[in-house]
Amino acid sequence: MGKPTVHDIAREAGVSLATVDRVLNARSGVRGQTVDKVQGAIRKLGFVRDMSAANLARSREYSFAFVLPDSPSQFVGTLRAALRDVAETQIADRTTLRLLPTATQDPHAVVQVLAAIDPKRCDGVAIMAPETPQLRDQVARLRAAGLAVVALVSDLPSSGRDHFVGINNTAAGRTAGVLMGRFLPQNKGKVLVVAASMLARDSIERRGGFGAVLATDFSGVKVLPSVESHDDPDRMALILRAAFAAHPDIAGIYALASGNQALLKTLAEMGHPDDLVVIVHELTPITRAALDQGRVAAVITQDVGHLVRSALRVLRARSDGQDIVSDQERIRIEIMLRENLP
Amino acid sequence: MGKPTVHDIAREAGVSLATVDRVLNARSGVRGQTVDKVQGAIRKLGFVRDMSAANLARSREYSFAFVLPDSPSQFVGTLRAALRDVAETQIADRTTLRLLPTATQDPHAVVQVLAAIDPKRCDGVAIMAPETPQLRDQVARLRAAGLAVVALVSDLPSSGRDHFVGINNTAAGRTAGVLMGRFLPQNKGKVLVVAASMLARDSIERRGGFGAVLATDFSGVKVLPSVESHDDPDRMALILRAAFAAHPDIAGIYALASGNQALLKTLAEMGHPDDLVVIVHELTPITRAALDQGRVAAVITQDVGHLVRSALRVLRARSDGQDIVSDQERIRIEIMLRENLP
DNA sequence: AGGAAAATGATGAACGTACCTCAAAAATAT
DNA sequence: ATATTTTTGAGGTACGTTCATCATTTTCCT
Repeated sequence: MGKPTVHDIAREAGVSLATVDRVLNARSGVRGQTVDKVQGAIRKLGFVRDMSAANLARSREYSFAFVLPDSPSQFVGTLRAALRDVAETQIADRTTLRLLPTATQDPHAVVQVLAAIDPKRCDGVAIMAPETPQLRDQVARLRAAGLAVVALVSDLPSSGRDHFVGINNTAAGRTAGVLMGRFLPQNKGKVLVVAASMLARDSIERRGGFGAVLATDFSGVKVLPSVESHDDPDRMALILRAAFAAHPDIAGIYALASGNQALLKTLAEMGHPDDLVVIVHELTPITRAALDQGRVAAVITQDVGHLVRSALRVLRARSDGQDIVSDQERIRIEIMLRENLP
Repeated sequence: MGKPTVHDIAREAGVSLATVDRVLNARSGVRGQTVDKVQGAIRKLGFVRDMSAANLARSREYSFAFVLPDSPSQFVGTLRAALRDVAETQIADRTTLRLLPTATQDPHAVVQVLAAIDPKRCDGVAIMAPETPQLRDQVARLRAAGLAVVALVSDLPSSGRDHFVGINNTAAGRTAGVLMGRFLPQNKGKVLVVAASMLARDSIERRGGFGAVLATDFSGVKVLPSVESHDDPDRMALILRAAFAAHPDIAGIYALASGNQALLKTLAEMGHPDDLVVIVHELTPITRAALDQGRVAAVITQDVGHLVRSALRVLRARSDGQDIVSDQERIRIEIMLRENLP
């Protein structure tokens, strides 16, 4: 008594195989009455379509593009690595993934890359980029052409993307805030917030959550005005030294996003006080090493593998016109300490 | 330009389809020289055999059993739920999952359940149970019969299981230790460790990691002797009250494993001091609510969905004689605070 | 060289589903 | 009632692989 097949459904419903097929694949030309009969049989026999057989028969090929900044940031690097990794294991699953890099500094670059995508040869796009009006227009074009579009890491809410794959950055900032508050000796002291740029949506949200938690739950903590490195290592060194000169009693540092390498290098040069509580984002070889050496107290991170796989599931589901189990696509905010490093 | 198929391999190697098939499925009657030719072609073309097509042709059916304690623990409950969930989505993948509950208190129960497994009708077993000599023998019997066997949540290292699916419990204990040390006001105070039973392997390992970290990094913290509830809510109430009577200045509680419900209930009845740092294991509806209400500072947890899916991947791979990507099967030790609840 | 044994080829039927075409039947409109 | 449209049926081919059978070739042994 194996699992029921389409043949069993046809027999049970008293219709032909072709009709079952029409119902299963929502093709037109079937009376509602007949649809009901078939669906009744499906329910009665507990039929579940064999997706691997279905995909095999379809010889459906998915082609997705991942548009990622061409940044030297280690986080983007690990994301790219995860993408390559998934790409390799998924070729068995008739899915091809393309990586389209875009120049980080040039806001037009993303738009051009998207404009060059041929909707005929691509089923969906995952985009990690800052939100601009031009980007929004391109997303609209792609969606109009029937492509699935998801925002990756940083949301593009105004663009009409199908889905956002990434963490809740406000909550991530709150998490960093609680850890900072609790980790600071006596739960008080001055905290420096460093960012690459306070224009990026994710940075703003993290900063908001961080400040909110400290303000309500840790009144002894004083958050200094945020400083921006603009992804420039030299500038990072300058602003850090300036900040410590102005406030020699800085007890904690929260790094909102990229620039961890420059931050840690400068701190090391400055002699990195043992009791300085440093909290950063994204687990990469650099932050991992720093965690291991006790120079970073905690890393708030998101699993790049999950990001890529979730984006892929969403893109596939959207391409097939199926809906997604949004619970399953929620990306966790992970807290890494030295002790729970994977 | 699609992915290479067996036909392409045959052409490239200059052999027939039958020979490729013989090589692919390690059947006999092929000269070593020919095997090399075929494998060369496979490598050259980057052939990855389409497992769904293969399984379809084989009409391979996987049947796995999950042996879980029949415990009222919420963790096991969520694990069961995850299992049911996965079972539903995997029936499409010609995999059937059976849940075999075993009486928690009776060590013979597990053995009997395993003894009742017919190796002809089952391809693999995942076992969550305490390690005993009888269990070890049963595992040996099953493995000898060709079944894949994985240990779930708590390892069975001496049993010759194929794989352990779960977290490193020593590291989990260390993680709890660091959090406890850093969360305690002034990083000092007395800490009570409660366990269901100090006989379970996972509890022992967690307790070890916890104590080790506190001893080396937080000398101001004094860990009181562990108390055991034996999964009895009344006993939990008694020992907690006794502990607080003996040490009114307890500043932290670390619950090693199950019994969170009784622990939290008793604490509530006792007036739950606001600054008591409670750290528990496993995210369940109860611990989640406690986290949300600020009555638990942190929950160390493992994703039950990952547990089940990883166990399944391992069982499948082992059944197919393939090897696993152990990096991918590492279960993360997750730290949940109120702020990063999913 | 001759014969046995081993290796390989050729072929075709599965597996469960998709998707196409053409014809037949049923429903609807005129 | 006839003509038209809509539904349905019947059947075939394909997807990539497994597996069995039988015929043929190659290799090895004496």
